[in-house]
Amino acid sequence: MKIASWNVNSLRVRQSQVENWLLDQRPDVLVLQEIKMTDDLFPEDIYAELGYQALWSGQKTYNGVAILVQDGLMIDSDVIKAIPGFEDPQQRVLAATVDGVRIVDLYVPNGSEVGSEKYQYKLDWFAALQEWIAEERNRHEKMVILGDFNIAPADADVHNPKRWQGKILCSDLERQALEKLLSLGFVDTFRKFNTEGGQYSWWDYRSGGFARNQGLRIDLILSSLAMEGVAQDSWIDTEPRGWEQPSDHAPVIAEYL
DNA sequence: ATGGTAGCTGGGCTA
Repeated sequence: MKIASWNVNSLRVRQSQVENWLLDQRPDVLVLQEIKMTDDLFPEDIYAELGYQALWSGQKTYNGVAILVQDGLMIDSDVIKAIPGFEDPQQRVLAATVDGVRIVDLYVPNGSEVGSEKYQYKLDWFAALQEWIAEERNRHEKMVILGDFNIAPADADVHNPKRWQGKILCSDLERQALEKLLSLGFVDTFRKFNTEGGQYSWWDYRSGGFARNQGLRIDLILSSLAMEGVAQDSWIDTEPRGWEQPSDHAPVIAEYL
């Protein structure tokens, strides 16, 4: 099973890129973030023609997530579109069980700036996520939580750790929240297969970050221990970041037996 | 250095 995640930063703008990437990579599952469209505009028919079933949870202008699943793979009925019990108008969560694997697509809040209201929202959101995932973990041995986490797990995931120290995406409280989530029994799948630094999934549009590989690894694929046991490889496909009019994120991929 | 770019929208917010 090949599972991937891509923050597309507007599905309308990136539509043809997503189609081309799907045809090239043929993942079993592709989860998207920041589709930035209302539900009625989601191009379900285009994906059906490419052989993918789709689930989506959109909103106007911001956020929005989707899951694409190859035809033939069974999607169970337990689809969840929000963190249970957490009041939130922002569409950042989509969960479904695909072929017996619990898939959780996340667009974690950015947080804007340490100490800001949006930072507190990010921490509150992540605390609610923690509670919910703990319950999900009790129901599902096979789980993959993936998406834009907006947290660089360690300094090895940051091009300039000194400049980013304590800043948003790298602060202690954010990293501790991620560690706590991992302690439920998940591993950072990319790091199981890659130990070198300098490998990133996001590069700021500003100041030519991609050309200089000044990025952060903030798009993650967390595998439950049962899935880690069958993980074969994980990598970041930096090619689409170099395409014309790219998303600021690259797709991340994990392969399982 | 508090900019720089991109997307949505139609001025300002978010990232």
